[in-house]
Amino acid sequence: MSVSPFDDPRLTAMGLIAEVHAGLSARMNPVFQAAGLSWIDFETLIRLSRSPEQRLRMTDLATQTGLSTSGVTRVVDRLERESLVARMACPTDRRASYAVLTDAGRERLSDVLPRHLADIDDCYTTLLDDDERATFLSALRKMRDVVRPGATAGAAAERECTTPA
Amino acid sequence: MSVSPFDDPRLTAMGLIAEVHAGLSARMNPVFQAAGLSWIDFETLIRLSRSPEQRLRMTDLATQTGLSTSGVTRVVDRLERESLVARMACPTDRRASYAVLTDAGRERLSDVLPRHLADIDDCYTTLLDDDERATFLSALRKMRDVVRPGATAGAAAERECTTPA
DNA sequence: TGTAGACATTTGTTGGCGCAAGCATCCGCA
DNA sequence: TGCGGATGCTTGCGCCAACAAATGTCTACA
Repeated sequence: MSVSPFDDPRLTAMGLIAEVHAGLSARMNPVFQAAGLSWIDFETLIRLSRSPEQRLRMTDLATQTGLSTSGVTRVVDRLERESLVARMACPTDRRASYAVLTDAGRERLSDVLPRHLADIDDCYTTLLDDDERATFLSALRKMRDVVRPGATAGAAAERECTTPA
Repeated sequence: MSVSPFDDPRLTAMGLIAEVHAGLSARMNPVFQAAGLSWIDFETLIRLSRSPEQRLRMTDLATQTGLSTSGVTRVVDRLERESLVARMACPTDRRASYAVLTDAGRERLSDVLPRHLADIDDCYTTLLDDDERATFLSALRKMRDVVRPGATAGAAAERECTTPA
Protein backbone atom coordinates (compact mmCIF):
# COMPACT_ATOMS: atom_id res chain seq x y z
CA MET A 1 0.00 0.00 0.00
CA SER A 2 2.55 2.53 1.10
CA VAL A 3 5.38 3.61 -1.15
CA SER A 4 7.20 5.71 1.42
CA PRO A 5 10.35 4.69 3.20
CA PHE A 6 9.05 6.84 6.08
CA ASP A 7 6.08 4.76 7.15
CA ASP A 8 7.33 3.21 10.36
CA PRO A 9 4.30 2.10 12.37
CA ARG A 10 5.58 3.94 15.42
CA LEU A 11 5.00 7.19 13.61
CA THR A 12 1.33 6.46 13.18
CA ALA A 13 0.86 6.43 16.93
CA MET A 14 2.33 9.90 17.28
CA GLY A 15 0.29 11.12 14.35
CA LEU A 16 -2.89 9.72 15.84
CA ILE A 17 -2.30 11.41 19.16
CA ALA A 18 -1.76 14.73 17.43
CA GLU A 19 -4.79 14.23 15.23
CA VAL A 20 -7.06 13.30 18.08
CA HIS A 21 -5.82 16.16 20.19
CA ALA A 22 -6.36 18.64 17.38
CA GLY A 23 -9.73 17.16 16.55
CA LEU A 24 -10.87 17.29 20.15
CA SER A 25 -9.80 20.93 20.37
CA ALA A 26 -11.78 21.79 17.28
CA ARG A 27 -14.76 19.89 18.61
CA MET A 28 -14.63 21.29 22.14
CA ASN A 29 -13.70 24.89 21.46
CA PRO A 30 -17.13 26.12 20.35
CA VAL A 31 -18.60 25.25 23.71
CA PHE A 32 -15.89 27.16 25.52
CA GLN A 33 -16.02 30.11 23.16
CA ALA A 34 -19.75 30.38 23.66
CA ALA A 35 -18.95 30.97 27.32
CA GLY A 36 -16.14 33.41 26.56
CA LEU A 37 -13.39 30.98 27.51
CA SER A 38 -10.55 29.25 25.74
CA TRP A 39 -9.64 25.62 26.44
CA ILE A 40 -6.65 26.78 28.45
CA ASP A 41 -8.88 29.12 30.46
CA PHE A 42 -11.09 26.17 31.26
CA GLU A 43 -8.15 23.98 32.21
CA THR A 44 -6.90 26.71 34.48
CA LEU A 45 -10.23 27.14 36.23
CA ILE A 46 -10.68 23.38 36.61
CA ARG A 47 -7.22 22.94 38.11
CA LEU A 48 -7.93 25.68 40.61
CA SER A 49 -11.28 24.16 41.50
CA ARG A 50 -9.60 20.87 42.33
CA SER A 51 -6.87 22.39 44.47
CA PRO A 52 -6.98 22.87 48.22
CA GLU A 53 -8.56 26.22 49.07
CA GLN A 54 -9.34 26.48 45.36
CA ARG A 55 -6.06 28.24 44.80
CA LEU A 56 -2.67 27.54 43.33
CA ARG A 57 0.61 29.35 43.05
CA MET A 58 1.44 30.66 39.61
CA THR A 59 4.34 28.26 39.24
CA ASP A 60 2.25 25.24 40.15
CA LEU A 61 -0.42 26.36 37.75
CA ALA A 62 2.26 26.52 35.08
CA THR A 63 3.48 22.97 35.65
CA GLN A 64 -0.06 21.62 35.87
CA THR A 65 -1.25 23.28 32.69
CA GLY A 66 2.01 22.84 30.81
CA LEU A 67 2.22 26.56 30.14
CA SER A 68 5.33 28.64 30.70
CA THR A 69 5.24 30.92 33.71
CA SER A 70 4.80 33.93 31.47
CA GLY A 71 1.93 32.17 29.80
CA VAL A 72 0.27 31.67 33.16
CA THR A 73 0.77 35.32 33.99
CA ARG A 74 -1.21 36.32 30.93
CA VAL A 75 -3.94 33.69 31.34
CA VAL A 76 -4.49 34.82 34.90
CA ASP A 77 -4.44 38.43 33.69
CA ARG A 78 -7.29 37.62 31.34
CA LEU A 79 -9.28 35.65 33.88
CA GLU A 80 -8.73 38.29 36.53
CA ARG A 81 -10.07 40.94 34.15
CA GLU A 82 -13.29 38.96 34.03
CA SER A 83 -13.20 38.40 37.79
CA LEU A 84 -13.13 34.63 37.34
CA VAL A 85 -9.98 34.36 39.43
CA ALA A 86 -8.27 36.72 41.85
CA ARG A 87 -4.63 37.15 42.73
CA MET A 88 -3.77 36.76 46.37
CA ALA A 89 -0.45 37.41 48.04
CA CYS A 90 1.23 34.45 49.68
CA PRO A 91 1.61 35.24 53.39
CA THR A 92 4.82 33.25 53.78
CA ASP A 93 6.64 34.19 50.58
CA ARG A 94 6.24 37.67 49.25
CA ARG A 95 7.61 36.70 45.84
CA ALA A 96 4.85 34.22 45.27
CA SER A 97 1.20 34.86 44.57
CA TYR A 98 -1.84 32.66 44.43
CA ALA A 99 -4.49 32.52 41.78
CA VAL A 100 -7.79 31.92 43.55
CA LEU A 101 -11.00 30.76 41.96
CA THR A 102 -13.83 33.22 42.59
CA ASP A 103 -17.53 32.54 42.91
CA ALA A 104 -17.97 33.90 39.41
CA GLY A 105 -15.32 31.46 38.23
CA ARG A 106 -17.10 28.51 39.81
CA GLU A 107 -20.34 29.68 38.27
CA ARG A 108 -18.75 29.93 34.84
CA LEU A 109 -17.49 26.38 35.23
CA SER A 110 -20.97 25.22 36.14
CA ASP A 111 -22.29 26.89 33.02
CA VAL A 112 -19.85 25.19 30.69
CA LEU A 113 -19.50 21.78 32.26
CA PRO A 114 -22.72 20.06 31.14
CA ARG A 115 -22.18 20.76 27.49
CA HIS A 116 -18.51 19.89 27.76
CA LEU A 117 -19.32 16.56 29.35
CA ALA A 118 -21.83 15.87 26.61
CA ASP A 119 -19.08 16.46 24.06
CA ILE A 120 -16.80 14.08 25.92
CA ASP A 121 -19.51 11.44 25.90
CA ASP A 122 -19.88 11.82 22.14
CA CYS A 123 -16.17 11.65 21.41
CA TYR A 124 -14.94 9.26 24.05
CA THR A 125 -17.12 7.67 26.67
CA THR A 126 -19.66 6.03 24.42
CA LEU A 127 -17.07 4.94 21.87
CA LEU A 128 -15.14 2.66 24.20
CA ASP A 129 -16.19 -0.04 26.61
CA ASP A 130 -14.98 -0.18 30.19
CA ASP A 131 -11.94 -2.34 29.47
CA GLU A 132 -10.87 -0.20 26.54
CA ARG A 133 -11.14 2.97 28.58
CA ALA A 134 -9.14 1.44 31.41
CA THR A 135 -6.34 0.34 29.10
CA PHE A 136 -6.44 3.64 27.27
CA LEU A 137 -6.11 5.65 30.47
CA SER A 138 -3.39 3.48 31.90
CA ALA A 139 -1.41 3.82 28.67
CA LEU A 140 -1.77 7.59 28.76
CA ARG A 141 -0.66 7.68 32.39
CA LYS A 142 2.43 5.65 31.66
CA MET A 143 3.35 7.96 28.85
CA ARG A 144 2.67 11.06 30.90
CA ASP A 145 4.84 9.86 33.74
CA VAL A 146 7.77 9.48 31.38
CA VAL A 147 7.16 12.64 29.45
CA ARG A 148 6.20 15.03 32.21
CA PRO A 149 7.77 13.92 35.46
CA GLY A 150 6.56 15.87 38.48
CA ALA A 151 3.59 17.46 36.78
CA THR A 152 1.04 15.76 38.99
CA ALA A 153 -1.37 17.78 41.08
CA GLY A 154 0.09 16.30 44.24
CA ALA A 155 3.35 18.17 43.82
CA ALA A 156 1.66 21.44 44.66
CA ALA A 157 0.22 20.17 47.93
CA GLU A 158 3.67 19.55 49.28
CA ARG A 159 4.52 23.21 49.30
CA GLU A 160 1.19 24.43 50.59
CA CYS A 161 1.38 27.29 53.01
CA THR A 162 -0.64 27.02 56.16
CA THR A 163 -4.18 28.17 55.66
CA PRO A 164 -4.46 31.92 56.21
CA ALA A 165 -7.24 33.58 58.20
CA MET B 1 -9.93 12.99 48.37
CA SER B 2 -11.29 15.62 46.08
CA VAL B 3 -13.30 18.55 47.34
CA SER B 4 -14.31 19.87 43.95
CA PRO B 5 -17.73 19.48 42.43
CA PHE B 6 -15.90 19.57 39.08
CA ASP B 7 -14.05 16.28 39.27
CA ASP B 8 -16.01 14.14 36.88
CA PRO B 9 -13.79 11.21 35.80
CA ARG B 10 -14.52 11.93 32.17
CA LEU B 11 -12.56 15.15 32.50
CA THR B 12 -9.42 13.33 33.53
CA ALA B 13 -9.31 11.55 30.18
CA MET B 14 -9.35 14.83 28.30
CA GLY B 15 -6.77 16.29 30.63
CA LEU B 16 -4.50 13.31 30.14
CA ILE B 17 -4.68 13.53 26.38
CA ALA B 18 -3.75 17.20 26.52
CA GLU B 19 -0.96 16.56 28.99
CA VAL B 20 0.53 13.73 26.97
CA HIS B 21 0.30 15.70 23.78
CA ALA B 22 1.98 18.71 25.34
CA GLY B 23 4.59 16.54 26.99
CA LEU B 24 5.38 14.72 23.77
CA SER B 25 5.76 18.04 21.97
CA ALA B 26 8.20 19.28 24.57
CA ARG B 27 10.09 16.03 24.40
CA MET B 28 10.20 15.76 20.61
CA ASN B 29 10.80 19.37 19.63
CA PRO B 30 14.52 19.50 20.39
CA VAL B 31 15.22 16.81 17.82
CA PHE B 32 13.30 18.71 15.17
CA GLN B 33 14.80 22.05 16.10
CA ALA B 34 18.26 20.60 15.83
CA ALA B 35 17.44 19.89 12.20
CA GLY B 36 15.87 23.30 11.64
CA LEU B 37 12.31 21.99 11.57
CA SER B 38 9.22 22.38 13.67
CA TRP B 39 6.92 19.48 14.49
CA ILE B 40 4.44 20.76 11.93
CA ASP B 41 7.17 20.99 9.32
CA PHE B 42 7.99 17.37 10.01
CA GLU B 43 4.33 16.33 9.83
CA THR B 44 4.01 18.13 6.53
CA LEU B 45 7.05 16.45 5.03
CA ILE B 46 5.96 13.04 6.30
CA ARG B 47 2.48 13.41 4.87
CA LEU B 48 3.93 14.36 1.52
CA SER B 49 6.32 11.42 1.60
CA ARG B 50 3.43 9.04 2.09
CA SER B 51 1.28 10.47 -0.68
CA PRO B 52 1.18 9.26 -4.27
CA GLU B 53 3.82 11.06 -6.32
CA GLN B 54 5.03 12.52 -3.02
CA ARG B 55 2.76 15.48 -3.51
CA LEU B 56 -0.47 16.83 -2.11
CA ARG B 57 -2.76 19.73 -2.85
CA MET B 58 -2.66 22.55 -0.35
CA THR B 59 -6.19 21.86 0.80
CA ASP B 60 -5.55 18.18 1.37
CA LEU B 61 -2.41 19.05 3.26
CA ALA B 62 -4.52 21.34 5.42
CA THR B 63 -7.06 18.67 6.30
CA GLN B 64 -4.38 16.05 6.93
CA THR B 65 -2.31 18.26 9.18
CA GLY B 66 -5.26 19.96 10.82
CA LEU B 67 -3.94 23.38 9.88
CA SER B 68 -6.03 26.09 8.29
CA THR B 69 -5.38 26.68 4.62
CA SER B 70 -3.58 29.92 5.39
CA GLY B 71 -1.45 28.04 7.86
CA VAL B 72 -0.47 25.57 5.17
CA THR B 73 0.39 28.42 2.83
CA ARG B 74 2.91 29.75 5.30
CA VAL B 75 4.34 26.37 6.26
CA VAL B 76 4.91 25.58 2.60
CA ASP B 77 6.39 29.07 2.17
CA ARG B 78 8.92 28.25 4.85
CA LEU B 79 9.71 24.81 3.51
CA GLU B 80 9.96 26.08 -0.03
CA ARG B 81 12.43 28.73 1.09
CA GLU B 82 14.64 25.89 2.29
CA SER B 83 13.96 23.89 -0.87
CA LEU B 84 12.49 21.02 1.10
CA VAL B 85 9.27 21.17 -0.91
CA ALA B 86 8.37 22.79 -4.22
CA ARG B 87 5.11 24.21 -5.47
CA MET B 88 3.76 22.73 -8.66
CA ALA B 89 0.76 23.88 -10.65
CA CYS B 90 -2.09 21.43 -11.02
CA PRO B 91 -2.54 20.72 -14.71
CA THR B 92 -6.29 20.15 -14.48
CA ASP B 93 -7.30 22.92 -12.10
CA ARG B 94 -5.50 26.19 -12.31
CA ARG B 95 -6.80 27.30 -8.93
CA ALA B 96 -5.04 24.46 -7.16
CA SER B 97 -1.38 23.85 -6.57
CA TYR B 98 0.60 20.92 -5.29
CA ALA B 99 3.27 20.86 -2.67
CA VAL B 100 5.88 18.32 -3.78
CA LEU B 101 8.56 16.78 -1.62
CA THR B 102 12.03 17.43 -3.01
CA ASP B 103 15.11 15.29 -2.73
CA ALA B 104 16.41 17.69 -0.10
CA GLY B 105 13.17 17.21 1.80
CA ARG B 106 13.51 13.44 1.75
CA GLU B 107 17.07 13.78 2.88
CA ARG B 108 16.09 16.02 5.76
CA LEU B 109 13.52 13.44 6.81
CA SER B 110 16.18 10.75 6.75
CA ASP B 111 18.35 12.91 8.97
CA VAL B 112 15.69 13.40 11.61
CA LEU B 113 13.91 10.08 11.61
CA PRO B 114 16.32 7.88 13.59
CA ARG B 115 16.43 10.20 16.57
CA HIS B 116 12.72 10.78 16.39
CA LEU B 117 12.02 7.06 16.41
CA ALA B 118 14.33 6.68 19.40
CA ASP B 119 12.26 9.28 21.23
CA ILE B 120 9.09 7.42 20.35
CA ASP B 121 10.57 4.20 21.70
CA ASP B 122 11.40 5.94 24.98
CA CYS B 123 7.98 7.53 25.41
CA TYR B 124 5.71 4.93 23.91
CA THR B 125 6.86 1.68 22.39
CA THR B 126 8.78 0.30 25.32
CA LEU B 127 6.19 1.44 27.87
CA LEU B 128 3.35 -0.68 26.54
CA ASP B 129 3.08 -4.31 25.56
CA ASP B 130 1.60 -5.44 22.27
CA ASP B 131 -1.96 -5.77 23.56
CA GLU B 132 -1.86 -2.39 25.23
CA ARG B 133 -0.58 -0.71 22.10
CA ALA B 134 -3.25 -2.38 19.99
CA THR B 135 -6.04 -1.27 22.29
CA PHE B 136 -4.55 2.18 22.60
CA LEU B 137 -4.36 2.66 18.85
CA SER B 138 -7.82 1.30 18.22
CA ALA B 139 -9.22 3.67 20.83
CA LEU B 140 -7.46 6.61 19.22
CA ARG B 141 -8.74 5.60 15.79
CA LYS B 142 -12.32 5.40 17.02
CA MET B 143 -12.03 8.84 18.53
CA ARG B 144 -10.40 10.28 15.45
CA ASP B 145 -13.10 8.95 13.18
CA VAL B 146 -15.74 10.73 15.23
CA VAL B 147 -13.81 13.90 15.74
CA ARG B 148 -12.25 14.36 12.31
CA PRO B 149 -14.42 12.73 9.70
CA GLY B 150 -12.82 12.69 6.26
CA ALA B 151 -9.34 13.57 7.46
CA THR B 152 -7.85 10.28 6.38
CA ALA B 153 -5.10 10.17 3.80
CA GLY B 154 -7.36 8.22 1.47
CA ALA B 155 -9.60 11.19 0.87
CA ALA B 156 -6.88 12.93 -1.09
CA ALA B 157 -6.38 9.99 -3.43
CA GLU B 158 -9.93 10.23 -4.66
CA ARG B 159 -9.32 13.59 -6.25
CA GLU B 160 -5.94 12.76 -7.67
CA CYS B 161 -5.28 14.20 -11.08
CA THR B 162 -3.87 11.91 -13.66
CA THR B 163 -0.13 11.71 -13.48
CA PRO B 164 1.41 14.50 -15.51
CA ALA B 165 4.33 13.96 -17.89
C1' DT C 1 -22.38 32.50 -24.22
C1' DG C 2 -23.05 34.73 -19.82
C1' DT C 3 -23.66 34.88 -15.05
C1' DA C 4 -23.99 33.45 -10.12
C1' DG C 5 -22.06 30.85 -6.76
C1' DA C 6 -18.61 27.64 -5.11
C1' DC C 7 -13.84 26.70 -4.51
C1' DA C 8 -8.34 27.03 -3.94
C1' DT C 9 -5.14 29.91 -2.49
C1' DT C 10 -2.93 34.02 -0.69
C1' DT C 11 -2.45 38.28 2.21
C1' DG C 12 -3.58 41.58 6.18
C1' DT C 13 -4.70 41.57 10.83
C1' DT C 14 -5.05 39.89 15.51
C1' DG C 15 -4.17 37.20 19.60
C1' DG C 16 -1.63 33.80 22.14
C1' DC C 17 2.54 31.72 23.80
C1' DG C 18 7.63 30.85 24.61
C1' DC C 19 12.12 32.86 25.47
C1' DA C 20 15.13 36.04 27.59
C1' DA C 21 15.73 39.95 30.54
C1' DG C 22 14.52 42.41 34.67
C1' DC C 23 12.93 43.12 39.44
C1' DA C 24 11.84 41.78 44.02
C1' DT C 25 12.39 38.45 47.48
C1' DC C 26 14.26 34.45 49.85
C1' DC C 27 17.92 31.31 51.61
C1' DG C 28 22.54 29.80 53.03
C1' DC C 29 26.62 31.05 54.90
C1' DA C 30 30.25 33.74 57.05
C1' DT D 1 24.30 41.69 59.67
C1' DG D 2 25.66 41.42 54.89
C1' DC D 3 26.44 39.15 50.54
C1' DG D 4 25.83 35.83 46.43
C1' DG D 5 23.03 32.80 44.19
C1' DA D 6 18.45 30.82 43.61
C1' DT D 7 13.53 31.50 43.04
C1' DG D 8 8.77 33.63 41.65
C1' DC D 9 6.70 36.60 38.82
C1' DT D 10 6.20 40.09 35.12
C1' DT D 11 7.43 42.51 30.73
C1' DG D 12 9.52 43.14 25.90
C1' DC D 13 9.98 40.84 21.80
C1' DG D 14 9.25 37.71 18.04
C1' DC D 15 7.03 33.73 15.88
C1' DC D 16 3.16 31.13 14.64
C1' DA D 17 -1.54 30.11 13.46
C1' DA D 18 -6.51 31.36 12.94
C1' DC D 19 -9.94 34.47 10.95
C1' DA D 20 -11.54 37.40 7.37
C1' DA D 21 -11.15 39.65 2.99
C1' DA D 22 -9.45 39.58 -1.75
C1' DT D 23 -8.21 37.35 -6.20
C1' DG D 24 -8.44 34.15 -9.72
C1' DT D 25 -10.65 29.99 -11.42
C1' DC D 26 -14.15 26.47 -12.06
C1' DT D 27 -19.06 24.68 -12.55
C1' DA D 28 -23.94 24.70 -13.30
C1' DC D 29 -27.57 26.50 -15.42
C1' DA D 30 -30.24 29.46 -18.36
